[in-house]
Amino acid sequence: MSEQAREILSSCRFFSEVRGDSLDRLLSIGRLKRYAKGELIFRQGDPCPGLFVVGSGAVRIFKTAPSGKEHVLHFVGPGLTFAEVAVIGGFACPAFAEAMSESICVLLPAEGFHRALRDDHALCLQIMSSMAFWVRHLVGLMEDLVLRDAGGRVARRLLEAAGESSDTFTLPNLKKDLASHLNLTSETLSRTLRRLQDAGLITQLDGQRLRIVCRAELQDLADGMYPRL
Amino acid sequence: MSEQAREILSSCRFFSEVRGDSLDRLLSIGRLKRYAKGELIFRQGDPCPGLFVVGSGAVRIFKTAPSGKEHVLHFVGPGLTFAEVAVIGGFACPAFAEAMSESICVLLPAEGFHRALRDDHALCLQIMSSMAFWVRHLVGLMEDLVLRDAGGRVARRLLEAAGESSDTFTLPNLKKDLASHLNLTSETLSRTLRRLQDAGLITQLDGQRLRIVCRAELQDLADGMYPRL
DNA sequence: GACCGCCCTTGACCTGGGTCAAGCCGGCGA
DNA sequence: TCGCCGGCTTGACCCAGGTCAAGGGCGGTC
Repeated sequence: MSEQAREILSSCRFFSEVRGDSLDRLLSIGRLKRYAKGELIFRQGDPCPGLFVVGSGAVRIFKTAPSGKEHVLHFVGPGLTFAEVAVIGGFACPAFAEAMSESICVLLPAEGFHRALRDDHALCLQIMSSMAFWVRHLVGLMEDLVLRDAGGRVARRLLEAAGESSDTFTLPNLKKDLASHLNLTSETLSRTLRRLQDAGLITQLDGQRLRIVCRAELQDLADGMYPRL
Repeated sequence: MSEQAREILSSCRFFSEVRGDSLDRLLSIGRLKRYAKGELIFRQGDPCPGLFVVGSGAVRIFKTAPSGKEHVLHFVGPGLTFAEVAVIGGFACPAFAEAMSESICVLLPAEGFHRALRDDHALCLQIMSSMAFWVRHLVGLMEDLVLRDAGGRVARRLLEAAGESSDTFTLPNLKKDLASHLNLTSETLSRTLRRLQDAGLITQLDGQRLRIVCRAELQDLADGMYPRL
C-alpha cells in the first residue's frame, strides 16, 4: 500500500509497537478511504467493515435516541482509531460515524485484521493494552456524566484537552458537538463558558480557541470542590 | 490449587476457552480469598492486586465523588470478574470494591497473570474478546444514562436482568444500590417502580422479587417510545 | 451588497428528578 | 415483648439544566 498509509499506521498509538513483518502485513490488507465533510462512514447497526485509522480530518462517533437526541461518544482525530471494539468483538457497528471535515482514513477490513490478531501475539498484547486505556477513558466519561455537574464537566474537559503543557484549548468545529459529548445543550455550554469567563478562569481568544487563566481554580471546579460557581 | 478454585475459574466466561496447560498455569498462581459482608476488597487508587473471579457472593464496584455521592459501576456475581482492566492496563484500582455479602473469590495476581498473557496467545484472544464485550456493555450503560429518562432506565434494567426466558426480576440486596447504578436516588427508584406497578406493567411479588406483566409496554418505555408514563 | 442559513448567545420559563422530612415496616438484640 | 435501627415509601418543595424564542454575527451565493 501507499507510503501515506504506512505514515498513518505508524503514527497511530494503537500500532506504535507493531513493526517489521507485522506492520507490512497490516499495510497489505489496508485500504485508503477518503470522506467528504458531513459524509456518513457507517450507521449504527451496520455490519462492521473493519478498523479505521484516521490519517487526517476528524470523525465523530455518536448514538441517537428514538427521541432524536444525539450523543457524541467521542471525537476521533489523526492518529486515533475507531470501530476497533466492534471488530474485535465481532459486533455490528454500535454507533454512527460521520466525517466532521474532509477526512482520510486507513480501513483494515475485519477479516484480515482478525487473521493478523490470530497470528501475531505482539499485536494482541499491544491491542489489549490499548483497549484497557480505552475502557479507563470510558469509565472516566461515565464518572463525569454521573458525578459532576455542568461546570465540573466543562472544567474537566478543558483541562484534559489542554493537557499539562499548554494553556490553550481548541474547540471542535461545532460547539454543539462538544455540548453533546458533555451531555449538555449548546445553550448550557454557552452559559457555562460565559460564567467561567466572568469568573476570570478562562478567556476566549477567538471563536475557536480558549486560554486557561487560572488552572488551579478550574481544577477545583472539576474536582467538585466548589459548591457552586 | 483447590478443586474449588478450578470450579470457579472454569465456570467463568472470561476463561471459558482456556483449557489444559493454560488453565493449570492460571490455577497454579491463583489464590482463594474470602470476604465478609461489607468488607472492602480494595480502594480506588490502590495498586491493583490482580484479577478477581467471583465464586460465590456478590461484589459491588463503585466510585465516589468529592461531594460524597457514590455511583455503583457494576455488580459482580458468581462467574464474573473484576479489576481485569486495571490488571491488563497496569493501572491503579479505578474504583472501590466491596463485598455485598459473604463472598469467595479467586485472585490471580497481576504479575503472574501478565506472564500468562505474554506466553499464551489463545488466552490473549479470549481476553480480548471478553474485553470487547465489556466495552460494549459500558457504552450501553453510558447510552442509558444519557439518552433515557428514569422510567426508561428502570424499564431497560428490568428487561435486561430478567432476560428473555424469565419474567421475574430479583433486586440486589439493597434497592439503593440499584438506584445508584441507574444514577437515581432511592426515592426516585421507589416512585418509578410504583408508577410501573400502577400502570400494570409489573407486580411486586415480595420484597426482593418483581414480575414483569406487560413486556411489550415495558420495552416501549425502555425504547423511549412513550412520551411519559 | 443584499439576502439567506446556520450557529452562537442570551433571556424567560418549565420540569424531571434531587433534597428534606415524616412515617412505616421488619429484623434483631436485650 | 419491646425498642431500636436501617431501609423503604411517600409527600412537599426546590433547583440545575432543558426548552422555547428572540436576536446577532458571519460566511456563502447570486
